Amino acid sequence: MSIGEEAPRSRRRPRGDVRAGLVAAGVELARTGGPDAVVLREATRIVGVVPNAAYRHFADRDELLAEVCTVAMNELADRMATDIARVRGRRGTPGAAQRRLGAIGTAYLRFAHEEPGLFATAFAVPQQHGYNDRTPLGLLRDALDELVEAGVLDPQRREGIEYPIWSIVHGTAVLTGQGPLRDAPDLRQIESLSLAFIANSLT
Amino acid sequence: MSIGEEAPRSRRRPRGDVRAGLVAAGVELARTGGPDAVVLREATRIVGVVPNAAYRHFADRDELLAEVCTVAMNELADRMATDIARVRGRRGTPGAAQRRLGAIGTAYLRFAHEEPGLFATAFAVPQQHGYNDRTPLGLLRDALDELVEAGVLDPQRREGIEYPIWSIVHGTAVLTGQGPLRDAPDLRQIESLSLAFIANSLT
DNA sequence: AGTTAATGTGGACGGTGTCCACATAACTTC
DNA sequence: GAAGTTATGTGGACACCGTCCACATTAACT
Repeated sequence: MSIGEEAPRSRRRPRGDVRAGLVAAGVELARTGGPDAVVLREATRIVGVVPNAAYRHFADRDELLAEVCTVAMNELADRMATDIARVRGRRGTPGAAQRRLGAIGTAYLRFAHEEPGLFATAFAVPQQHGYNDRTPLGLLRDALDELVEAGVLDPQRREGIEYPIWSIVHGTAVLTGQGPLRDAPDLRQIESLSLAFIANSLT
Repeated sequence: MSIGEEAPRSRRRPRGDVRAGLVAAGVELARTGGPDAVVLREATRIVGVVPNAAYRHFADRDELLAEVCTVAMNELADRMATDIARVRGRRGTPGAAQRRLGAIGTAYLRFAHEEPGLFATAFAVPQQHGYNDRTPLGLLRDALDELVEAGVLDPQRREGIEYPIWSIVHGTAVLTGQGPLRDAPDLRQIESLSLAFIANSLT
């Protein structure tokens, strides 16, 4: 009672702190081991709280995981937005428009193999997705609209073309990441082939 | 000891029977609930054997899961092969070659939403993949070779083009299956757009 | 027939998600 | 500022899971 005197574990944290901490801990777990590594008890252990405390903030583990997935998806969107913003050139310029589309694909693939755990988690949302507007699809649509604006992409081909294009990039990320192409010797080249295929199809 | 006389649970099954049974049970579990549903104890329960019996046939759960994944992947390849074989027309004929490529994409996507659990499991192999030669990629390569043979695809564009194409189909399957596009209203149309994108790119 | 290897059993351990009853701190209201 | 209410954390428990150990029994081989 007198010596040691470690910080009283039972003291309550500031409001909403535990919830945010659990999500943050979950994100770190997801970063290392993907969605399956988001284990509720481990998250509470990191925050320094008893397992049941989590149930004051989430109905069950899936609800925590959903939150973590949203964070992961936002992280992907943020990194894409950053790389897009780095491309110089006025909006509507053919070259700049094409480079921005390229940046989208590159950023997407880079995130997938720099943060494989978060990437897998972003797409592992168990139920409803609460993704906001700055989403990978939204960014892609912007880029494609600009491509039309710049006269590179025929407006007649514009409608719905985001789906095949997203599919190529996402499929490449998945197949070369955790999929059957995971230990192909020429991963980078496969990625390049996919991006070139897109660029080639839009001219 | 005299009444009831249920079949002696402890009687040993014929050799290799338990192993095959566990894999079969695992496949059924995967069919219903995907890779996470392949739970070792449940599989042994289905076979009618004690949990530890599984460890005489598999080092751990992952080894059982790997086997189940292989079965799932073979199932996908088999269905693709069946649909390809259904396409009439001599090898090398432009029309037939194109229809066979179309059959590949269609069969792939059909399997993905007819058997979502097995599809997810096929690509969830935990470690090494023991897939044989009649694999989706192999079938796709055949079709592309035929397309060159038929004069539809420029031989110069042939090398490595299987990767973008596989990526489109796989990406579409994943995004519209368990991914963010899962509850888009026009799933079929998205799939059509992807397949059309491929066909359009090869002419 | 007797030995050996393969296979199944029983029991246990630590880990996980989740439920219940209880305690306590923080906010509200007078 | 005191009293009551609500939000939040605690302790303990349960069922389920993967996995390990020691033991039993069957099948195969000499």
